[in-house]
Amino acid sequence: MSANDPLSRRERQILDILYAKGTATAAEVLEALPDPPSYSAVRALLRILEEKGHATHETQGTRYVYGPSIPRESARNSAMSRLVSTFFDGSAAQAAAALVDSGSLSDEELKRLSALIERARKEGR
Amino acid sequence: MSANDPLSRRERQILDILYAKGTATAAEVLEALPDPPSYSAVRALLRILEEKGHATHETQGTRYVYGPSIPRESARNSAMSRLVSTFFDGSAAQAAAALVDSGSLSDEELKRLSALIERARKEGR
DNA sequence: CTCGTAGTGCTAAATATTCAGCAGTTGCTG
DNA sequence: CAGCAACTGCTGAATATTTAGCACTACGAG
Repeated sequence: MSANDPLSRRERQILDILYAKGTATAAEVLEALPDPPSYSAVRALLRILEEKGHATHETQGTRYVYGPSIPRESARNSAMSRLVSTFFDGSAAQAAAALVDSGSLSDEELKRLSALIERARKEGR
Repeated sequence: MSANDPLSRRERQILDILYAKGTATAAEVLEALPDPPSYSAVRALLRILEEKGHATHETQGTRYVYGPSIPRESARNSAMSRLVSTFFDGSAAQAAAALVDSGSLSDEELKRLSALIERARKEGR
């Protein structure tokens, strides 16, 4: 049940939805799923995901609310590092540069990022 | 054959290897693969990937050298945006911040990134 | 209380994936 | 030219995934 054991296509899709939403019922997952299968198919997958240790559920009233069992932040880190290594030659700096270059950051955000960098440089030395 | 059609587990693994290496023979892919199957299994997968339009091959002497058919940069962008939306609430700024915070950037890299931000801010306004 | 709705667990079957083997081709070496 | 090595194409079968259906329970409304 480590972070990088191989999930099937659907399993990954569903887990990603859980990470994106934080928490979701079977019905919500179904709705968010591309090429949605039947409701019971989704439930079956959720059960499997739970069995494999990637998700948990809490019962809320009569129904189950699912969520990822590995903290979002660590899943995020490992996903990020996978991305960096497959698309940016392992260079986090290149990845950050690509984000900045993407033009999707507002001026305000750029300013904050800049400040963050300053801080990182001070700490780093 | 768009960027986000559903690849199976192995297909994804192999395609990622192609993106990471840029180009590879079946034998190289095999070597880079976790839980490696047989050589011919890898070749079969490569053929399927090609059929689906995700990879191409050039014949080099007697053997095939495979590479991704969608340019690395666009695959990278779409992978990045998927990551941002599933793990950073759609905020590229948060993602960039996480990279900076990860502490894996050298002082030199931080400096360059800072300069890049300056430029982006000027252009942006 | 009785019914209908909204859930769940479980399972068998359809479908997709993954695999290994075999036959054929090419090129090189002796 | 004969044999070997390194490939490829193809195919059928094992395995995994994905799916839908059915039986059951809890709860609220009439």
